[in-house]
Amino acid sequence: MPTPRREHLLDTAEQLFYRDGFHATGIDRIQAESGVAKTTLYKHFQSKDALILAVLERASLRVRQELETQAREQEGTGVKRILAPFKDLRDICEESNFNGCLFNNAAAEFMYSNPDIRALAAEHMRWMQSFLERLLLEEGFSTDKALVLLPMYEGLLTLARVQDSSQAIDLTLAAIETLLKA
Amino acid sequence: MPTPRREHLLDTAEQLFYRDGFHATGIDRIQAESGVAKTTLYKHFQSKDALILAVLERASLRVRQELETQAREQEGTGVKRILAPFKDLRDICEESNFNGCLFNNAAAEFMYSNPDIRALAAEHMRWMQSFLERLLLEEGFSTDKALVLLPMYEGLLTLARVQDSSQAIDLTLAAIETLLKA
DNA sequence: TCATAAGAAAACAGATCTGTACACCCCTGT
DNA sequence: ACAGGGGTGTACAGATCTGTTTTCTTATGA
Repeated sequence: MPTPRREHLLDTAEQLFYRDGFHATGIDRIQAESGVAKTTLYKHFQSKDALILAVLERASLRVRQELETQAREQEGTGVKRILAPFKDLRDICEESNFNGCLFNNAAAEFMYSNPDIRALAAEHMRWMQSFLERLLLEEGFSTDKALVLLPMYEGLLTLARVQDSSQAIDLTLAAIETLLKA
Repeated sequence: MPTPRREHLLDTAEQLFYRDGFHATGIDRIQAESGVAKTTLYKHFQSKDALILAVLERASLRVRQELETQAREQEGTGVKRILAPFKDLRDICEESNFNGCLFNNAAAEFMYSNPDIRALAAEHMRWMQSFLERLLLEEGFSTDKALVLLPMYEGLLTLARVQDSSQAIDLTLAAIETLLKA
Protein backbone atom coordinates (compact mmCIF):
# COMPACT_ATOMS: atom_id res chain seq x y z
CA MET A 1 0.00 0.00 0.00
CA PRO A 2 2.08 2.89 -1.22
CA THR A 3 0.91 6.05 0.49
CA PRO A 4 0.29 8.74 -2.11
CA ARG A 5 2.33 11.29 -0.21
CA ARG A 6 5.37 9.08 -0.16
CA GLU A 7 5.05 8.41 -3.87
CA HIS A 8 4.68 12.09 -4.59
CA LEU A 9 7.82 12.82 -2.61
CA LEU A 10 9.68 10.16 -4.55
CA ASP A 11 8.42 11.63 -7.82
CA THR A 12 9.64 15.11 -6.99
CA ALA A 13 12.93 13.89 -5.57
CA GLU A 14 13.67 11.69 -8.57
CA GLN A 15 12.97 14.50 -10.99
CA LEU A 16 15.25 16.94 -9.17
CA PHE A 17 18.00 14.43 -8.45
CA TYR A 18 18.04 13.32 -12.07
CA ARG A 19 17.98 16.79 -13.52
CA ASP A 20 20.34 18.67 -11.19
CA GLY A 21 22.29 15.94 -9.44
CA PHE A 22 22.21 14.57 -5.93
CA HIS A 23 24.56 16.85 -4.06
CA ALA A 24 23.27 19.92 -5.86
CA THR A 25 19.66 19.23 -4.88
CA GLY A 26 18.83 20.22 -1.33
CA ILE A 27 16.14 18.78 0.88
CA ASP A 28 14.58 22.22 1.12
CA ARG A 29 14.08 22.29 -2.62
CA ILE A 30 12.42 18.88 -2.69
CA GLN A 31 10.22 19.96 0.16
CA ALA A 32 9.24 23.24 -1.49
CA GLU A 33 8.68 21.69 -4.91
CA SER A 34 6.60 18.82 -3.58
CA GLY A 35 4.51 20.96 -1.29
CA VAL A 36 4.94 18.42 1.48
CA ALA A 37 6.11 19.60 4.89
CA LYS A 38 9.64 18.84 5.86
CA THR A 39 8.47 17.02 8.95
CA THR A 40 6.52 14.62 6.77
CA LEU A 41 9.48 14.09 4.51
CA TYR A 42 11.64 13.07 7.42
CA LYS A 43 8.87 10.83 8.72
CA HIS A 44 8.97 8.81 5.51
CA PHE A 45 12.76 8.89 4.97
CA GLN A 46 15.09 9.15 7.89
CA SER A 47 17.82 10.94 5.96
CA LYS A 48 18.66 12.36 2.57
CA ASP A 49 20.72 9.30 1.70
CA ALA A 50 17.78 7.07 2.60
CA LEU A 51 15.61 9.13 0.27
CA ILE A 52 18.19 8.76 -2.50
CA LEU A 53 18.25 4.99 -1.99
CA ALA A 54 14.46 4.83 -2.10
CA VAL A 55 14.39 6.88 -5.30
CA LEU A 56 16.94 4.61 -6.96
CA GLU A 57 15.21 1.43 -5.84
CA ARG A 58 11.90 2.54 -7.22
CA ALA A 59 13.42 3.80 -10.45
CA SER A 60 15.31 0.56 -10.96
CA LEU A 61 12.15 -1.46 -10.48
CA ARG A 62 10.25 0.74 -12.92
CA VAL A 63 12.93 0.50 -15.60
CA ARG A 64 13.02 -3.27 -15.25
CA GLN A 65 9.28 -3.57 -15.61
CA GLU A 66 9.26 -1.29 -18.62
CA LEU A 67 11.98 -3.26 -20.39
CA GLU A 68 10.35 -6.57 -19.49
CA THR A 69 6.90 -5.67 -20.78
CA GLN A 70 8.37 -4.00 -23.82
CA ALA A 71 10.32 -7.16 -24.60
CA ARG A 72 7.28 -9.37 -23.97
CA GLU A 73 4.86 -7.40 -26.11
CA GLN A 74 7.40 -7.03 -28.88
CA GLU A 75 6.18 -8.62 -32.10
CA GLY A 76 9.36 -9.21 -34.04
CA THR A 77 11.88 -11.95 -33.52
CA GLY A 78 15.59 -12.41 -33.98
CA VAL A 79 17.76 -9.33 -34.24
CA LYS A 80 14.72 -7.05 -34.08
CA ARG A 81 14.08 -7.95 -30.47
CA ILE A 82 17.62 -7.16 -29.47
CA LEU A 83 17.57 -3.86 -31.32
CA ALA A 84 14.32 -2.71 -29.73
CA PRO A 85 15.79 -1.33 -26.49
CA PHE A 86 18.36 0.59 -28.50
CA LYS A 87 15.70 2.06 -30.75
CA ASP A 88 13.90 3.31 -27.69
CA LEU A 89 16.96 5.31 -26.77
CA ARG A 90 15.95 7.83 -29.40
CA ASP A 91 12.86 8.84 -27.46
CA ILE A 92 14.60 8.68 -24.11
CA CYS A 93 17.35 11.03 -25.21
CA GLU A 94 14.82 13.52 -26.53
CA GLU A 95 13.01 13.88 -23.23
CA SER A 96 13.16 17.27 -21.59
CA ASN A 97 15.44 17.24 -18.57
CA PHE A 98 17.28 14.28 -20.03
CA ASN A 99 20.51 13.77 -18.16
CA GLY A 100 21.98 10.41 -19.05
CA CYS A 101 21.58 7.34 -16.87
CA LEU A 102 20.31 8.03 -13.35
CA PHE A 103 22.20 5.09 -11.90
CA ASN A 104 25.52 6.02 -13.39
CA ASN A 105 25.07 9.58 -12.25
CA ALA A 106 24.44 8.27 -8.75
CA ALA A 107 27.43 5.95 -8.94
CA ALA A 108 29.65 8.82 -10.02
CA GLU A 109 28.60 11.09 -7.18
CA PHE A 110 28.77 8.43 -4.47
CA MET A 111 31.53 6.16 -5.78
CA TYR A 112 33.71 6.47 -2.70
CA SER A 113 31.37 8.11 -0.20
CA ASN A 114 28.32 5.82 -0.02
CA PRO A 115 28.78 2.10 -0.71
CA ASP A 116 25.04 1.40 -0.51
CA ILE A 117 24.22 3.76 -3.35
CA ARG A 118 27.10 2.48 -5.41
CA ALA A 119 25.98 -1.11 -4.79
CA LEU A 120 22.48 -0.29 -5.92
CA ALA A 121 23.77 1.19 -9.15
CA ALA A 122 25.94 -1.88 -9.63
CA GLU A 123 22.99 -4.18 -9.08
CA HIS A 124 20.92 -2.31 -11.63
CA MET A 125 23.70 -2.67 -14.16
CA ARG A 126 24.00 -6.38 -13.47
CA TRP A 127 20.29 -6.72 -14.06
CA MET A 128 20.64 -4.91 -17.37
CA GLN A 129 23.32 -7.38 -18.34
CA SER A 130 21.22 -10.39 -17.40
CA PHE A 131 18.26 -8.92 -19.26
CA LEU A 132 20.31 -8.60 -22.41
CA GLU A 133 21.66 -12.12 -21.93
CA ARG A 134 18.13 -13.48 -21.64
CA LEU A 135 17.12 -11.64 -24.79
CA LEU A 136 20.12 -12.97 -26.68
CA LEU A 137 19.52 -16.50 -25.45
CA GLU A 138 15.87 -16.43 -26.49
CA GLU A 139 16.85 -15.40 -30.00
CA GLY A 140 19.63 -17.90 -30.32
CA PHE A 141 22.66 -15.66 -30.01
CA SER A 142 25.68 -16.05 -27.80
CA THR A 143 25.11 -14.48 -24.40
CA ASP A 144 28.67 -13.17 -24.55
CA LYS A 145 27.39 -10.33 -26.66
CA ALA A 146 25.60 -8.85 -23.65
CA LEU A 147 28.89 -7.47 -22.37
CA VAL A 148 29.35 -5.70 -25.68
CA LEU A 149 25.82 -4.40 -25.90
CA LEU A 150 25.71 -3.11 -22.35
CA PRO A 151 28.57 -0.59 -22.73
CA MET A 152 27.08 0.48 -26.06
CA TYR A 153 23.77 1.18 -24.39
CA GLU A 154 25.31 3.09 -21.53
CA GLY A 155 27.69 4.89 -23.84
CA LEU A 156 24.87 6.15 -26.00
CA LEU A 157 23.04 7.45 -22.94
CA THR A 158 26.22 9.19 -21.88
CA LEU A 159 27.03 10.62 -25.27
CA ALA A 160 23.51 11.97 -25.77
CA ARG A 161 24.07 14.36 -22.91
CA VAL A 162 26.54 16.48 -24.80
CA GLN A 163 25.53 16.08 -28.42
CA ASP A 164 22.70 15.00 -30.63
CA SER A 165 23.17 11.30 -30.97
CA SER A 166 20.45 10.19 -33.34
CA GLN A 167 23.13 9.42 -35.89
CA ALA A 168 25.18 7.52 -33.33
CA ILE A 169 22.11 5.47 -32.49
CA ASP A 170 21.46 4.66 -36.14
CA LEU A 171 25.03 3.60 -36.73
CA THR A 172 25.06 1.56 -33.54
CA LEU A 173 21.90 -0.23 -34.59
CA ALA A 174 23.55 -1.17 -37.86
CA ALA A 175 26.71 -2.22 -36.06
CA ILE A 176 24.81 -4.50 -33.71
CA GLU A 177 23.11 -6.11 -36.67
CA THR A 178 26.37 -6.94 -38.43
CA LEU A 179 27.84 -8.02 -35.12
CA LEU A 180 25.10 -10.52 -34.39
CA LYS A 181 25.09 -11.89 -37.92
CA ALA A 182 28.82 -12.47 -37.93
CA MET B 1 55.04 30.00 -17.93
CA PRO B 2 52.78 27.97 -15.67
CA THR B 3 53.41 28.98 -12.10
CA PRO B 4 54.09 25.89 -10.00
CA ARG B 5 51.57 26.93 -7.36
CA ARG B 6 48.78 27.16 -9.87
CA GLU B 7 49.66 23.76 -11.30
CA HIS B 8 49.74 22.26 -7.85
CA LEU B 9 46.30 23.68 -7.12
CA LEU B 10 44.99 22.24 -10.36
CA ASP B 11 46.51 18.85 -9.50
CA THR B 12 44.83 18.72 -6.11
CA ALA B 13 41.54 20.04 -7.40
CA GLU B 14 41.44 17.59 -10.29
CA GLN B 15 42.14 14.65 -8.02
CA LEU B 16 39.40 15.60 -5.57
CA PHE B 17 36.86 16.61 -8.19
CA TYR B 18 37.41 13.38 -10.05
CA ARG B 19 37.28 11.15 -7.01
CA ASP B 20 34.47 12.72 -4.99
CA GLY B 21 32.59 14.88 -7.49
CA PHE B 22 32.37 18.59 -8.03
CA HIS B 23 29.57 19.61 -5.72
CA ALA B 24 30.75 17.27 -2.99
CA THR B 25 34.24 18.77 -2.98
CA GLY B 26 34.50 22.06 -1.12
CA ILE B 27 37.02 24.80 -1.68
CA ASP B 28 38.17 24.37 1.90
CA ARG B 29 39.14 20.79 1.21
CA ILE B 30 41.13 21.70 -1.87
CA GLN B 31 42.83 24.41 0.08
CA ALA B 32 43.66 22.15 3.01
CA GLU B 33 44.84 19.26 0.82
CA SER B 34 47.02 21.42 -1.39
CA GLY B 35 48.58 23.32 1.47
CA VAL B 36 48.06 26.57 -0.43
CA ALA B 37 46.34 29.45 1.32
CA LYS B 38 42.80 30.24 0.32
CA THR B 39 43.82 33.78 -0.55
CA THR B 40 46.23 32.41 -3.12
CA LEU B 41 43.64 30.07 -4.52
CA TYR B 42 41.25 32.93 -5.15
CA LYS B 43 44.03 34.98 -6.67
CA HIS B 44 44.55 32.35 -9.34
CA PHE B 45 40.89 31.43 -9.86
CA GLN B 46 38.16 33.95 -9.28
CA SER B 47 35.53 31.37 -8.34
CA LYS B 48 35.00 27.68 -7.83
CA ASP B 49 33.39 27.35 -11.25
CA ALA B 50 36.41 29.04 -12.82
CA LEU B 51 38.63 26.51 -11.07
CA ILE B 52 36.50 23.67 -12.38
CA LEU B 53 36.75 25.03 -15.91
CA ALA B 54 40.51 25.37 -15.61
CA VAL B 55 40.78 21.81 -14.31
CA LEU B 56 38.72 20.47 -17.21
CA GLU B 57 40.60 22.47 -19.81
CA ARG B 58 43.95 21.23 -18.62
CA ALA B 59 42.73 17.64 -18.30
CA SER B 60 41.27 17.72 -21.79
CA LEU B 61 44.54 18.98 -23.22
CA ARG B 62 46.49 16.29 -21.39
CA VAL B 63 44.22 13.49 -22.56
CA ARG B 64 44.48 14.70 -26.14
CA GLN B 65 48.24 14.80 -26.03
CA GLU B 66 48.42 11.35 -24.48
CA LEU B 67 46.18 9.83 -27.13
CA GLU B 68 48.00 11.65 -29.91
CA THR B 69 51.47 10.54 -28.90
CA GLN B 70 50.26 7.05 -28.13
CA ALA B 71 48.75 6.85 -31.62
CA ARG B 72 51.88 8.28 -33.21
CA GLU B 73 54.35 6.01 -31.47
CA GLN B 74 52.17 2.98 -32.05
CA GLU B 75 53.96 0.36 -34.13
CA GLY B 76 51.13 -1.72 -35.55
CA THR B 77 48.88 -0.81 -38.40
CA GLY B 78 45.32 -1.53 -39.44
CA VAL B 79 42.89 -2.73 -36.79
CA LYS B 80 45.63 -2.79 -34.17
CA ARG B 81 45.90 0.97 -34.16
CA ILE B 82 42.19 1.38 -33.63
CA LEU B 83 42.14 -1.17 -30.84
CA ALA B 84 45.01 0.43 -28.95
CA PRO B 85 43.01 3.09 -27.09
CA PHE B 86 40.53 0.43 -26.02
CA LYS B 87 43.29 -1.81 -24.74
CA ASP B 88 44.56 1.05 -22.64
CA LEU B 89 41.21 1.14 -20.90
CA ARG B 90 42.28 -1.88 -18.92
CA ASP B 91 44.95 0.07 -17.11
CA ILE B 92 42.83 3.18 -16.75
CA CYS B 93 40.03 1.28 -15.08
CA GLU B 94 42.44 -0.32 -12.64
CA GLU B 95 43.76 2.96 -11.32
CA SER B 96 43.05 3.74 -7.70
CA ASN B 97 40.41 6.44 -7.35
CA PHE B 98 39.10 5.53 -10.78
CA ASN B 99 35.71 7.13 -11.29
CA GLY B 100 34.73 6.91 -14.92
CA CYS B 101 35.16 9.78 -17.35
CA LEU B 102 35.89 13.14 -15.74
CA PHE B 103 34.14 15.04 -18.51
CA ASN B 104 30.96 13.04 -18.37
CA ASN B 105 30.88 13.36 -14.62
CA ALA B 106 31.18 17.11 -15.03
CA ALA B 107 28.49 17.18 -17.71
CA ALA B 108 26.15 15.22 -15.46
CA GLU B 109 26.58 17.54 -12.50
CA PHE B 110 26.33 20.77 -14.51
CA MET B 111 24.01 19.75 -17.33
CA TYR B 112 21.43 22.44 -16.64
CA SER B 113 23.26 24.71 -14.21
CA ASN B 114 26.46 25.73 -15.98
CA PRO B 115 26.50 25.87 -19.79
CA ASP B 116 30.23 26.62 -19.93
CA ILE B 117 31.17 23.41 -18.17
CA ARG B 118 28.72 21.42 -20.23
CA ALA B 119 30.12 22.98 -23.41
CA LEU B 120 33.64 22.06 -22.43
CA ALA B 121 32.64 18.44 -21.88
CA ALA B 122 30.86 18.48 -25.23
CA GLU B 123 33.94 19.84 -26.95
CA HIS B 124 36.12 17.15 -25.44
CA MET B 125 33.74 14.51 -26.70
CA ARG B 126 33.75 16.01 -30.19
CA TRP B 127 37.51 15.90 -30.16
CA MET B 128 37.42 12.25 -29.17
CA GLN B 129 35.15 11.62 -32.13
CA SER B 130 37.40 13.44 -34.57
CA PHE B 131 40.41 11.61 -33.16
CA LEU B 132 38.76 8.27 -33.82
CA GLU B 133 37.74 9.43 -37.29
CA ARG B 134 41.31 10.38 -38.08
CA LEU B 135 42.53 7.01 -36.87
CA LEU B 136 39.94 5.19 -38.96
CA LEU B 137 40.76 7.27 -42.02
CA GLU B 138 44.47 6.63 -41.70
CA GLU B 139 43.86 2.89 -41.61
CA GLY B 140 41.41 2.87 -44.47
CA PHE B 141 38.16 2.34 -42.62
CA SER B 142 34.93 4.25 -42.90
CA THR B 143 34.90 7.23 -40.56
CA ASP B 144 31.27 6.43 -39.79
CA LYS B 145 32.50 3.85 -37.34
CA ALA B 146 33.73 6.60 -35.01
CA LEU B 147 30.18 7.17 -33.84
CA VAL B 148 29.98 3.51 -32.91
CA LEU B 149 33.36 3.35 -31.23
CA LEU B 150 32.86 6.51 -29.19
CA PRO B 151 29.84 5.25 -27.22
CA MET B 152 31.62 1.94 -26.72
CA TYR B 153 34.61 3.72 -25.25
CA GLU B 154 32.52 5.89 -22.96
CA GLY B 155 30.29 2.99 -22.05
CA LEU B 156 33.22 0.89 -20.93
CA LEU B 157 34.49 3.72 -18.78
CA THR B 158 31.04 4.02 -17.28
CA LEU B 159 30.53 0.32 -16.73
CA ALA B 160 33.92 -0.11 -15.10
CA ARG B 161 32.76 2.05 -12.22
CA VAL B 162 30.35 -0.54 -10.91
CA GLN B 163 31.87 -3.85 -11.95
CA ASP B 164 35.05 -5.45 -13.12
CA SER B 165 35.01 -4.95 -16.84
CA SER B 166 38.12 -6.70 -18.09
CA GLN B 167 35.88 -9.27 -19.74
CA ALA B 168 33.71 -6.56 -21.28
CA ILE B 169 36.85 -4.94 -22.67
CA ASP B 170 38.05 -8.22 -24.16
CA LEU B 171 34.71 -8.92 -25.80
CA THR B 172 34.48 -5.35 -27.06
CA LEU B 173 37.92 -5.62 -28.62
CA ALA B 174 36.81 -8.74 -30.47
CA ALA B 175 33.57 -7.08 -31.50
CA ILE B 176 35.39 -4.07 -32.93
CA GLU B 177 37.61 -6.38 -34.91
CA THR B 178 34.70 -8.22 -36.52
CA LEU B 179 32.94 -4.92 -37.05
CA LEU B 180 35.81 -3.35 -38.94
CA LYS B 181 36.42 -6.44 -41.03
CA ALA B 182 32.79 -6.70 -42.09
C1' DT C 1 68.99 48.48 4.59
C1' DC C 2 64.59 49.15 3.46
C1' DA C 3 60.41 49.05 0.38
C1' DT C 4 57.49 46.13 -1.84
C1' DA C 5 55.07 42.28 -2.94
C1' DA C 6 53.52 37.76 -2.15
C1' DG C 7 51.80 34.26 0.57
C1' DA C 8 50.11 32.11 5.14
C1' DA C 9 46.80 31.91 8.67
C1' DA C 10 42.68 32.83 10.51
C1' DA C 11 38.67 35.28 11.35
C1' DC C 12 34.61 36.67 9.31
C1' DA C 13 30.16 37.43 6.41
C1' DG C 14 26.34 35.64 4.52
C1' DA C 15 24.20 31.98 2.41
C1' DT C 16 22.74 27.26 2.39
C1' DC C 17 22.85 22.61 4.03
C1' DT C 18 20.72 18.62 6.93
C1' DG C 19 17.98 17.54 10.50
C1' DT C 20 15.01 18.68 14.77
C1' DA C 21 11.63 21.02 17.77
C1' DC C 22 7.48 23.21 18.61
C1' DA C 23 2.98 24.94 18.06
C1' DC C 24 -1.13 24.62 15.48
C1' DC C 25 -4.70 22.54 12.56
C1' DC C 26 -7.81 19.22 10.90
C1' DC C 27 -9.89 14.96 10.33
C1' DT C 28 -11.54 10.60 11.90
C1' DG C 29 -13.05 6.97 15.19
C1' DT C 30 -15.12 6.15 19.43
C1' DA D 1 -17.70 15.70 22.31
C1' DC D 2 -13.16 14.67 22.32
C1' DA D 3 -8.76 12.23 22.05
C1' DG D 4 -5.17 11.23 19.01
C1' DG D 5 -2.67 10.78 14.81
C1' DG D 6 -0.99 12.87 10.83
C1' DG D 7 0.08 16.91 8.37
C1' DT D 8 1.53 22.02 8.10
C1' DG D 9 4.41 25.83 8.87
C1' DT D 10 8.05 27.92 10.98
C1' DA D 11 11.75 28.59 13.70
C1' DC D 12 15.92 26.87 15.05
C1' DA D 13 20.57 24.35 15.77
C1' DG D 14 24.77 23.32 14.07
C1' DA D 15 27.53 22.37 10.33
C1' DT D 16 29.46 23.61 5.94
C1' DC D 17 29.65 26.28 1.82
C1' DT D 18 31.76 30.22 -1.08
C1' DG D 19 34.21 34.19 -0.97
C1' DT D 20 36.38 38.44 1.53
C1' DT D 21 39.05 40.81 4.74
C1' DT D 22 42.65 41.44 7.90
C1' DT D 23 46.94 40.71 9.99
C1' DC D 24 51.35 38.86 10.03
C1' DT D 25 55.45 36.83 8.10
C1' DT D 26 58.88 36.33 4.71
C1' DA D 27 61.50 36.74 0.65
C1' DT D 28 63.44 39.64 -2.84
C1' DG D 29 65.46 43.36 -5.28
C1' DA D 30 66.99 48.27 -5.58
